[in-house]
Parts: sequence; C-alpha cells; structure tokens
Amino acid sequence: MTKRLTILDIARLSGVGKSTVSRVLNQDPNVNPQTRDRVEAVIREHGFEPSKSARAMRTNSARLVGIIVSRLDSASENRAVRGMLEVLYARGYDAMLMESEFDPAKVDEHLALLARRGVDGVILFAFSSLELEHLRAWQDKLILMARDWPQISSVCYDDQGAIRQILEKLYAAGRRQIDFIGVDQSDATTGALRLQAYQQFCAEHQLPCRYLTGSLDVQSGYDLTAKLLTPATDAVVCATDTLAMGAAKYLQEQQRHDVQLTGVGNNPLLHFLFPQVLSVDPGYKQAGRLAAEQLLLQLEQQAEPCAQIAPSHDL
Amino acid sequence: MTKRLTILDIARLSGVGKSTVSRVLNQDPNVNPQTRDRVEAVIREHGFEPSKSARAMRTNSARLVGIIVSRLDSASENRAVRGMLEVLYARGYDAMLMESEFDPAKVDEHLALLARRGVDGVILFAFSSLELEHLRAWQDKLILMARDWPQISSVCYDDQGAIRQILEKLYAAGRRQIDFIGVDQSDATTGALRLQAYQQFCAEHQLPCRYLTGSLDVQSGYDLTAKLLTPATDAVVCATDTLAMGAAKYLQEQQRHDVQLTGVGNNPLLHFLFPQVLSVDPGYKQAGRLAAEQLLLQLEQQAEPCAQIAPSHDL
DNA sequence: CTGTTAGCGCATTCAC
DNA sequence: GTGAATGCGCTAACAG
Repeated sequence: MTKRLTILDIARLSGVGKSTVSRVLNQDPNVNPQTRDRVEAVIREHGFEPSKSARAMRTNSARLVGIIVSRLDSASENRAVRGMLEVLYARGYDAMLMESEFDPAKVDEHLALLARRGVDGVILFAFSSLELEHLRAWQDKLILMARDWPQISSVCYDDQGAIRQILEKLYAAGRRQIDFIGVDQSDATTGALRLQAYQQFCAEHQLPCRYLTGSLDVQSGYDLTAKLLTPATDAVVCATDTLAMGAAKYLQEQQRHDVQLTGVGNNPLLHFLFPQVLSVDPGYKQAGRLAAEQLLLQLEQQAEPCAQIAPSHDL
Repeated sequence: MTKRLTILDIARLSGVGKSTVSRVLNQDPNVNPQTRDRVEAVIREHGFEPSKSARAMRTNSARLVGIIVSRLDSASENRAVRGMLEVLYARGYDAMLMESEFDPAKVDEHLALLARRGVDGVILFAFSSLELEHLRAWQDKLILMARDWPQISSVCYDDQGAIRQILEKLYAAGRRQIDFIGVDQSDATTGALRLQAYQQFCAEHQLPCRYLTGSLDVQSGYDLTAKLLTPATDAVVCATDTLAMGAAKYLQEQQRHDVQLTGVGNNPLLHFLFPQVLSVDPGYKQAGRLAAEQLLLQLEQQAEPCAQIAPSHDL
C-alpha cells in the first residue's frame, strides 16, 4: 500500500479523462459500454477504491448515518440495528455505531462528533433521562427510536400490541390472576405504554390489576417478582425479556411451576434457559428497517419530517 | 441547520485570515493569545465544527479506525471494544464499528468499505473460518484480536492463564475429577489454547483428562456436558461463560449440586443466574486498550508492526 | 459520448 | 504572528 490511487491514475491508465472514470463510478448511463468495460477492468485490476472523503466534500453528503444505541449488547436494540444496516447498506449508506450507555452527556458528545463527520442523519435510541429539547437542531435529520416527541420523526415498537397479544393468550388459556412487572413510567414506551396496555386489558376483562415497576435489569425482575407474587397468581407478564429472566429465576427457586411467565423480545437465551416462558417479538428488526427507510426518505426530501411510526407486529 | 459554516466564515467573523483560524483549530503555538481567544470565542458562539472530510482529504488521514467484531452482542468482545474506544477517543480518533457475524465475506466487504473511508487502521476480531492470507494488504495498519498470524500484530487474551488460574483454585479446593468443555480446535485461541492449558495442568498434576469440544453456543455447552458428565465428576471447566451457561442448565436439571462449574469471562448474567459458577475475566477490556494503543503506535510510526501481545491478567 | 474546468473545506507552504 | 496561494480527490457544470 504505497500511495492510494486516485481517479486520475485510473483515467490515465485506461486512456480516458477523469470525468469519464467518475461517470463509470457513479453509474452514469451516458458512457459508451466499451469504455465503461475498459475502465471497470482497470479499476478492478488495481483494486481502486474511490475516496469517500473527497466525494463527501464535493457532494456535501458523506453517505453516512449515525446510530446511537443505549448499549451495544442490548439484544433488542441489536435486532433493530441489524434491520437498519440492512436497508442502509442496500442504499449505499454506511453507518457509524455508537453507544450512549444511557448517558445524555455521551449522546451530546456523539452528536457533535457525528456533525464533524458530516453525517447525513442520525438514528437515536431514546432512554428516560434523555433531554430531547436540544435535539431540535437535528430535527429533520433525526429519527428517534422508542419515543415520540413533537417535531421529530420516531419509530416505536408495537408495545401495546405485544402486551395485548400475550394477555389474550393467557386469558384464552384460562389464566385469571395475571400480575405485571414493568419498568418505571419515566420510560414512556417500555414503561408507560406497556403498563397501560396491561391496565386496559384488565379493565376490559374485569381482571384484578396487580403490578410493580422498577429498573430494567434482571435483578429488578427478580426482586419485583418476589414482592408481587401471591399464592393466587397464575401468570406473570413482564415488560421485557430481561425482566422475565430475573422473574424466571425467582419462580424456579420458589418452584412455582403453576405460574405462566411471559416476556417481550423473543430473546434466544431466555428461550433456551427457560423454554416454558412465553415471549413475543414486537418487531424489532422491522422497526429498525422502518426507521432507516424513514430517515432516507426525509434526507432525500421525499417526505416531510415528523412521521410518528408505530408498526403493528405480525404474529 | 441552513448551511454549515466553514473556516472561512469564522475567519471573516473574527476579522482574521483563514489560516489563522486553522492554526487555532490545530493548537499551533504560533498564534497571538489575543487573536486566539477572539477566534475561539467566535467558534464557540457559532457552534462551528470543522469538517472532518476536508481535513481527512488534506492530511491524508481520516483519524478513523475500523473495528470489526464478530457479533455486536458478544459480551466479551464488547468489553474489549469499550477498552479500545477509551483510548481511541482519548487520542482524537473515531471508530467505525462493524459486525462480521463470523462470515469471512462480510469481513472483506467491511474492509473494502473501510478502505474507501480512508481509515487509518483496523482492529479485527478473528474467528476460525477467517481467511487470514489476504489480510496482508492491511499488514501494518491492522491488529488481529485473539489470534496470532505471521507479519501481523495481534493481541490475545490470556487464555492459558485464565484456565490455569481456575484449575488451581479447583485443585486447591480438593477437586480431582475435573472435566473440560471447550470449542473446536479450529479456533486457535479459545479452542486450542484453552484446551491445551487444561491438558497441561492435568498432566502436571496427574489428573485424569476428560474433555469434549464443539461450537461456542449455549446449546453446545448443554449437550457436551450431558455427554461428558460421569457420577465421579466433581468439577466442569468451560472454555467460555456461554458454554458454562448451557452446562449450568444441565447440571441444574440433573441436580448435580456436587459439581463445581467454571467459566471464563465474568459475564454478569451468568453470575446472576448461577452464582455458584466460578468465572474469571481474562482481561478483555485491558486487551482492548492494548490493541488500540499498539495500533496507534504503529500508525504513528513509533513502533514496528507485528507485535504479538499476550497480556497476563491480574487476578 | 467525452474532456476541460472549477471549486467543495481544510492544512500547509511561502511571503510579508 | 499573520494572510495569500496551492492542492488533496472528487463531482458537476460546461463545451466540444
């Protein structure tokens, strides 16, 4: 790797002007098939890769989008990210993946960095302590995951649908004392929405409504279940698979095989360890795809910003 | 966000030439403190962010390094990545995170993409089916994680040390029939090295040597344990925490509370679900830091390429 | 269909 | 200590 080749080198090597090489690179139809073949041959032969920096500078678009997840090892966000990458790559965009670790300050740092890199847009996974106010600057080039906010496009999972689907199954199976373990309502979607779906279902079906909320780690699932469970409980619905993992451990210790446990996420590990736990996928991957598509639409001015997308998942 | 400001705008706004602004940006000491202050004020006031693309093009260095992990949700690689980011960010580099999903073809795609982006270097987490031969092109700008290869710098975890440490504890606790669950030896480090450490310890201490290897998912841990376990077994050493998770499930089902199980990785989830399992951290995060440091050293020509680093972990 | 030209935003000479 | 000029590799007019 002595000195990277440039478009000019390729031009000389194939006996054409650099704009022709540029045209070949950009799939411009106005190129003689013969010359195109020749140029492409030279490009392959020398393994030439056009410089994105130069292109970015010229076109004022880096063909890059930032994705800020809360945690890289979150199973659910991971699925969404895979969906995003699928569509981004397909459309010729690259992604810069970053981790906020639920820290608003890190989000700001990352956004600044992404700005310097000249990203075309950003997809941000929301979390409760996130200050959404000063995201205004990004407005039409930002998609918020799992949280609605005025003026900003967002994609939410089908929180309510997932919970409802689970509850219907439990109800059909004859369960009548169904408790709920959730996360604090400061979390608008995973917290408030899923709890709300539970409460609503209970009201509709005249079921007793018993629940507790806390943080979203396994320990919390364990602790809350320990607090909430009664001898009469015949099902425990958890807002996430992580909580369900903790709850499962408690139920196992207590030998409460009579209690049907459920989660949200279709986490493979949960399924392996506790196969009896019922879990649904609220369409994480699909949500990721939608988010990326919406972002690209906005960037290409085909769509107004500020769509609030809440896909309903297919069973 | 109308039109991004440029260095020239800042120059005009603060009544200086653009080269002075550039000097301020690059901490050039040859700048009158007064002017510096003035320029910096204007920069802050307008939230100006210099364009990385332009800078990259001019300096022929994007201050960017690619990191290709096998899976984003791998707990161990995650820890290493955090270590890398720590040093990269501190030195003013950004990172582009990508996922190979154990697919050599994806690695090639990602490398091509990184080349176009003009990355300064790449850190690549190795896996068994990876074809290392054509990595030669990257040679001195590449660090390989968890695998040695001639001519290429690498950072390995302390595979043998971790296994040995575990075995010493078990031995000290009076365990004498210690079985081993590993991964195929096609995996040079997690596979071959860890098994080898086990075999060596057995030989040294005249212990029976019983082991099986397979893939590195939980199911494999479960299956292999089922095959390997005998009534006489009093400990099972697993090459990774993932395997240990599967093994733990089997032991639990069989009520084999007499068997001491161990893993490698210090995975928090494993510790929560099966607190009795003993696990050590082979220094993932530290390995990540070392990898990043070595890469930067090479990039800045301070060090020859091809260092083979194998840190020993501190208890 | 193709070559020539002119910048994109910045760092880096070289004058002053 | 500072400003003016040059070019990094590329795309997008504009001519031919």
